[in-house]
Amino acid sequence: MYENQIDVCSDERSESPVLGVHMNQTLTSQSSESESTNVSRSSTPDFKTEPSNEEKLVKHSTPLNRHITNENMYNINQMYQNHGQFYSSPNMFQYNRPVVKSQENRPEFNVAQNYQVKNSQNGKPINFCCVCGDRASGKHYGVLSCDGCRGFFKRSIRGNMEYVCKENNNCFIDVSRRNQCQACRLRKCLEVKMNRDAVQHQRPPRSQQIKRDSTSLASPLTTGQTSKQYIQQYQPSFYSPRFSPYNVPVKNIRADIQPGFSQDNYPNFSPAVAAAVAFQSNLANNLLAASIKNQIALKQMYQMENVSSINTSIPFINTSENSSGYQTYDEGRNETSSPEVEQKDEDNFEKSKIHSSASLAHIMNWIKSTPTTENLIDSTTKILYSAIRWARTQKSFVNLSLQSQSTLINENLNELFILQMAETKSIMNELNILIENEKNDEKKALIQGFFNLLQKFNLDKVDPMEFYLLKSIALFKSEINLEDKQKIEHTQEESFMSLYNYNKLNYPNMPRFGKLLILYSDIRKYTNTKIVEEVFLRNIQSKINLSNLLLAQTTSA
Amino acid sequence: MYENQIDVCSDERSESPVLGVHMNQTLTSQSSESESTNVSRSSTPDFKTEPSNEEKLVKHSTPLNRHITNENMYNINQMYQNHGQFYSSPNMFQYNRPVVKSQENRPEFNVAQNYQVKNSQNGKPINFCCVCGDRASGKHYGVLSCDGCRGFFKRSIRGNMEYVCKENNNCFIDVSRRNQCQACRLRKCLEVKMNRDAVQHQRPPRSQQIKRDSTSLASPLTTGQTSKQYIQQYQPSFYSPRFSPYNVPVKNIRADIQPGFSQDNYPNFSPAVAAAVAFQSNLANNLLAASIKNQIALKQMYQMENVSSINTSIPFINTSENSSGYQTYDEGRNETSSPEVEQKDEDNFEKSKIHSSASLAHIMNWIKSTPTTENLIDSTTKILYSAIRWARTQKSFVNLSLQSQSTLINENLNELFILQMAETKSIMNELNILIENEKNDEKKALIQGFFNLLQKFNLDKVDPMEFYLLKSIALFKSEINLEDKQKIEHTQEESFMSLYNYNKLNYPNMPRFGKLLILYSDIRKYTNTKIVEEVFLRNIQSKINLSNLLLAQTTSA
DNA sequence: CCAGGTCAGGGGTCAC
DNA sequence: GTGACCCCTGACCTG
Ligand SMILES: [Zn+2]
Ligand SMILES: [Zn+2]
Ligand SMILES: [Zn+2]
Ligand SMILES: [Zn+2]
Repeated sequence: MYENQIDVCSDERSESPVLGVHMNQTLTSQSSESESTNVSRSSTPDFKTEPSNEEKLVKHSTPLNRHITNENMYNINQMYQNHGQFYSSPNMFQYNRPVVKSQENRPEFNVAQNYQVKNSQNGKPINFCCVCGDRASGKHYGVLSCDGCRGFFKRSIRGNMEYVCKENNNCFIDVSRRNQCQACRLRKCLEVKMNRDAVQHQRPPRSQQIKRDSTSLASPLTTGQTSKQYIQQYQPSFYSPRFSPYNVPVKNIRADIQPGFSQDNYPNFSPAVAAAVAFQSNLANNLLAASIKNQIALKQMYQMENVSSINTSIPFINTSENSSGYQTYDEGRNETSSPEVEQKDEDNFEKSKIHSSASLAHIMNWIKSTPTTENLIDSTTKILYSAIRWARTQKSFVNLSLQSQSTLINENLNELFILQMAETKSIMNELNILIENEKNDEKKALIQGFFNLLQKFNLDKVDPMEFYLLKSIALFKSEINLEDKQKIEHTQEESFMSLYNYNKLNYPNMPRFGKLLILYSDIRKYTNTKIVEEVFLRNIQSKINLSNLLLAQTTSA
Repeated sequence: MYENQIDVCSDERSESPVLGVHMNQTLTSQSSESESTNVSRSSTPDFKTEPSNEEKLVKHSTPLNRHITNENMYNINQMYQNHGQFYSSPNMFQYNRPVVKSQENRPEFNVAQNYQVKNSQNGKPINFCCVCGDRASGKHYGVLSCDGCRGFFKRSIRGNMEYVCKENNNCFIDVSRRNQCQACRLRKCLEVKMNRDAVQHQRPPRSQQIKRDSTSLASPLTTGQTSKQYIQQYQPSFYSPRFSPYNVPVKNIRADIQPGFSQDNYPNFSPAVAAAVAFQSNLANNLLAASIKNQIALKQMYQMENVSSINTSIPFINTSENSSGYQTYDEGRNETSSPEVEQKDEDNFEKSKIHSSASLAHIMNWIKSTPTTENLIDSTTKILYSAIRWARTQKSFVNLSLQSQSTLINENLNELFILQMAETKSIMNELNILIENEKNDEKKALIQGFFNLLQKFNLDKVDPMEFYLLKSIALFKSEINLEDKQKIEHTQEESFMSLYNYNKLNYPNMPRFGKLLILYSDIRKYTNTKIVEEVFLRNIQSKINLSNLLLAQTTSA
């Protein structure tokens, strides 16, 4: 029975001839569910009065369906979905369109979504969940679905859950098995095109408001009490951990902040940020919040990184390098406070306008061909490892297809490398030595320009989180239309947003965000992978190969 | 400076005598755009009244940032085209600034009282909700407000609701956060002087259930279906309106608003931004507000530009070029809709990885040395003029010392030029012809790469405001420690912020901000003034000289 | 135009 | 974690 339902649902997209067939009669029996019964809301959904199971089993059908168009609709839908994101956000700038108001049943609407059976008695249609076949309580997130699937979808999206199927990702989802495999249930939800964008941010607990008794003037007291109560219970309720990926960090952020991360440890995550996070999390319904949330996720990734760095067998720059994501912030601090950072003030080093064209490859090659710089070679290799390993620790990265991963690395390793280098303060000394020993003016200028660029990162005291986000920005982009393009773009955008908000929160009133982005684009000037490397230098390939090797290595590991 | 933004607004206008004229002009030029056609109701859920099937498919929306599921940008663009109209509506934006009422001690609040955007077609003003900044559906309870706030206020008053803020009673209320804190939303409602006395008693349920089901047998009146909540609220007969509900307040509040600003317009300033400005002005106490404020400044600059464009004797690209800040959006649209834009889909033009190193100078020189491109030469010259003239119209720019101005131009003209070029869609054809005629593979690849870059701007439909802000970002930076360094950095940062917020407001949930910045940094790759030009090409100097000449010219003018 | 009402579909809750 | 159930919102109608 259920199979039919489901099939029908999915078949809509493909075309199943049987479609119209299963209409049924039992539905009619269903009549009882009149509005009279449901006290709360008139019409809707609640179907409080459930028919017996038997009744449910019988099922639905869908007469209509011109699923013919569904194929196309798929795409259209997709597009519109996106659209909906920005244009139709429920709250954002809505523009009413004075349109024809043929309210109601536009059959088309139901078409793709699913099955209705008309209740003969009251004429009320009975719908079934496109995901599990249970009785639908209405359309949710764009799809006719039951409350269970609705709730499940909401929790999954809200929590950014990532489930793993223990089988082959083909578990059958029906009303009795829907709880057997979350991964497949979620997959099914998405398959029937539940719109994740329709899931809104969490709102504050509802209990807060009270109805003031009109007769009692003395409400203030009451109010005050209530208020207090809420203040106290609010925190916990909001921060109550849901489950794995997302909410955990929310909790952590606060918890952590004291123990592992208190001021000393995580300088860049100032109390202000913590407060902001807390505050924002409360609201959790706006851009800022979204970004903050992302920061939380980032923080979590941080932690993961630390873990993996422990387990990894790949060589990487050690603690002394203060690599964001690998080191504790303490180290970052120490590093920052180290005297060498002060170095010559290159603030307006425009004097050396002679940057000249340089690329990572060029520099690396040159470095490697220079006898006096064994340390540097060693360092750069380590940095390269670190950069790649960093990428490998990015959940958003490893979740991409291997091809995408490879592409991103190929296209962006240069930038990652330079960022990693900029973060590795000890490299500056070596570079400096290099410059001093260089006789060729042009080369010297080239390296000097590069040095100056890196130095800027030091002078601006780019912090680990910023490095982290910049690396993320650098990594998640591709000129190629990868299959994961959406994910990639989204991740990059989130990184941008996080960087923005992080800056505004941590360095308020400073022109820092723009500065960082200009710095980043300066880096890109040095990483004309296609331009400089391919046109002027060819030997970059060896590095790329190395990268791929590493990538494969870490992947298999 | 910016602090006064709002206040200044009216003043600013008075500074430029020509302003009024311009406004009128633009207004008239506004032709076709009818809000009714482009606006799809965002709303939540159902989009009951949708015109086309496709649109119907759009559902829900959400303030959240979720990632886009779309397959590729091309589609996104397509979609965007459909709806983009109203978001980056050509509607000129204009906000009324009520004269500060003596009774009001808080001018900030008055400021936001009301913003209007005139619909050019029917002259119908578009207003924004004083509470949340959403589009207002009219005056409700004495205040311009949206349906959401209207309903909320009504329910709150009717139900005698007393909410408790979980924060510090200072939650920011905007369209995306209005549901986060009822207490603050209600407070805001009252702050903007919604009149609780205008809320009437609950009336008996609308009887005839005309809708629902034609076959409905039934008891019309019985409709006990009113939701529970209302049942209890129903009795409160105690709640007697002071005097007749509306009357008084309605009149009062609005009286003062009108005068200041008639509706003229502000091309490129979409309703969304207008809305943002409207509500932000109210609080003006957070990041977003700061940024929005900046946008107001931008608007002013816009106006100045227009003025100067009228007065200037410098040649500049004319209307057909759709240069942000100069043209109305209509033209941009036409431009957009022109077939040429469709061109070959270079979406994943990574195939031609052979970008090779290229610089503006290189291209310009090459172009100029190519006989078959007289048009192009002409165009590029015009573009150059436009770019410089644009800079000259920037208040923040002209306020700098001459030396600073010169430096900024020298350092950043290349970027400005390319941005201007990207914005000048007609140039694409010429470039394309150029490419086709090119025999030298390397050169061809070079130009192709440049072309592709510009094309990306088209494909992403970078809008005038974005171009404007990108140009500002490009212009306000220097490697040199100029005396105006602070100002410059600040201006750039504001541009970044504006771009960020503009994007988040107008293209919510799209990975657009990051994309734009990557595009921008791509441009920078082509403008290695120091690197490419100085190392590979020297003849850029002539252009720089020209620039300075122009600069001086305009300065003196 | 602006009161009123409606109800689909968001949200949250809390036994289970 | 799940999901039946209820509350709240706001686009759309009616008067
Ligand atoms: Zn279900
Ligand atoms: Zn499974
Ligand atoms: Zn509102
Ligand atoms: Zn509040």
